[in-house]
Amino acid sequence: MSALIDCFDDINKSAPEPIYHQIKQAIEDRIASGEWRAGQKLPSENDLVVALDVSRMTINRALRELTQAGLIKRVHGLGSFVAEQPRHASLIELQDIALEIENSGASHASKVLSLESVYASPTVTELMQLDEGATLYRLRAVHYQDELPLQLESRYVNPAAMPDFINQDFTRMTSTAYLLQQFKPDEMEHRVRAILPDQQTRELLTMADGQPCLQLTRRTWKDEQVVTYVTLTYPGDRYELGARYATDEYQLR
Amino acid sequence: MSALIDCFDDINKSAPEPIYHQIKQAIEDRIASGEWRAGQKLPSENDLVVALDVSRMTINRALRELTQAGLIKRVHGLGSFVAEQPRHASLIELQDIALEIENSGASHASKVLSLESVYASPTVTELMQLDEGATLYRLRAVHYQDELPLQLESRYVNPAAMPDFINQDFTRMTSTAYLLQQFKPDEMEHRVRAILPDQQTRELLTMADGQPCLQLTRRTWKDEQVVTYVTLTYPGDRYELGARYATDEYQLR
DNA sequence: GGCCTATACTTGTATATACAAGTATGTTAC
DNA sequence: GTAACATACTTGTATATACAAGTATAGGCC
Repeated sequence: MSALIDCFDDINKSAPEPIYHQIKQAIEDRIASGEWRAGQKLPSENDLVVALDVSRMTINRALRELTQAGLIKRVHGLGSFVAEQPRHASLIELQDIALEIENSGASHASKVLSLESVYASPTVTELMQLDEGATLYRLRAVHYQDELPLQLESRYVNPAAMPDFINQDFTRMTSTAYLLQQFKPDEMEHRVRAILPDQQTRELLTMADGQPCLQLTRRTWKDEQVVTYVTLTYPGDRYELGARYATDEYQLR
Repeated sequence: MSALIDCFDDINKSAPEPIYHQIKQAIEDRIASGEWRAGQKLPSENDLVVALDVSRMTINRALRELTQAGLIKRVHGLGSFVAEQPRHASLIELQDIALEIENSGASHASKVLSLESVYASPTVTELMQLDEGATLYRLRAVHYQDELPLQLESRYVNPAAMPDFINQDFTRMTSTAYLLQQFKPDEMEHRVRAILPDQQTRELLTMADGQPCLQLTRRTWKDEQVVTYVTLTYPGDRYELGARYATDEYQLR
């Protein structure tokens, strides 16, 4: 057991970051890296108290919050365990399409249709809460799953928030991966629709006539500012959104 | 200020329910009832310590969890406030379609197409994790927004979990309202698709030819048992799913 | 007026301690 | 063998206390 614990040498009690938070992060990292596998028993609170030399209440808070986040399961009287399947916190995660495709065992490729600086249309100006006449970066790309188009991405990015966006090579890294690496959103808004694609979309996604698309739009905020507004369009017969998650009392309203 | 507080006479320190939980519930009730309105300042932790005669850490836990749930906002050094807009915990809430429609200012009506006991098909048997040959309740209904059909509901219910489901009058109360009143789900699974409706669906939803539908399926668990499996079909041009919510670190994975 | 400071109040975090209650295991009594 | 019991370990909750740090206000100084 101690072998599991004494690797916690990254807790700094005088760091500005709260201790409970450092502990959460450390455990999360170990789960993400696979060092602690699903179902595996975690050190008990008392083990951690000894190993980290912090109060049990601090450990308890860290573990409790990890439970709420769905990363671990705790059983009264038994112990804490790495959750079998991490709970999805929302129907739509901010997941990189490349990862999503590759996790399903297929191969991902993407084609950048355009990456340019444009004047914001009135609609986009309002949606992104910008001043009139503002310029924006715009990316259009298609993502392929095993050579078959799966997603059409049409993204606007606020240059004030992401000045280097336009200089990136999005054939090497997806825009989602880039943005996730650059910032952590404060707030998100999602909308999901069923639409009939126009001619161009149909061609880009190589869809048959009359087939519908699932269309997801997302706005993402950081510091009260809309950073990106993206429309993701999927062929209805090739894609569905889904999530399974445990509920706590506040997820029902 | 004290007028706000001394109504907390419903805290029972010897009740089996944890005190922090009772406090959460009490505050939640006051917000839900409108007694405490959005933006209003809550009593401070110390106020509540005096009023409820509990430890500040207990109050703190209740308020902290309410913050995570998005019901209140706390500002370091200032105080706690009822959140302006309650955060949506998931894209798809378990919200009663009747409420959703009426909250938008329209009127809701519903028509029950059928409510019967049926043998589970192999597909449904598997989806609901039942034994072969099991019987199920099945409800089919259409929900109208201002006379215009908005949702086609096709629901299977496990009689083992909800024996009285078949005896309800779903012209008076929606199935969602009934089920929410009967139990609190442990777990949910959602899937969202874009589909082309079949002839019958098109007629029930009075849709034009070629228009797509947004289709949501949901399975709901209680005590390791699938209680209900429902398919909700919406006209693509009349409905979209959406949610805006604040993100905490664990909602991104 | 404008600026600084002291002060009071707020939330955020950390600790030590205590008891309750659930789970598993080993032991004893029958 | 089995049932009852004791024990050790676990998480769950509650408390009292302490200090840090952010916010607003009042008062004094220039």
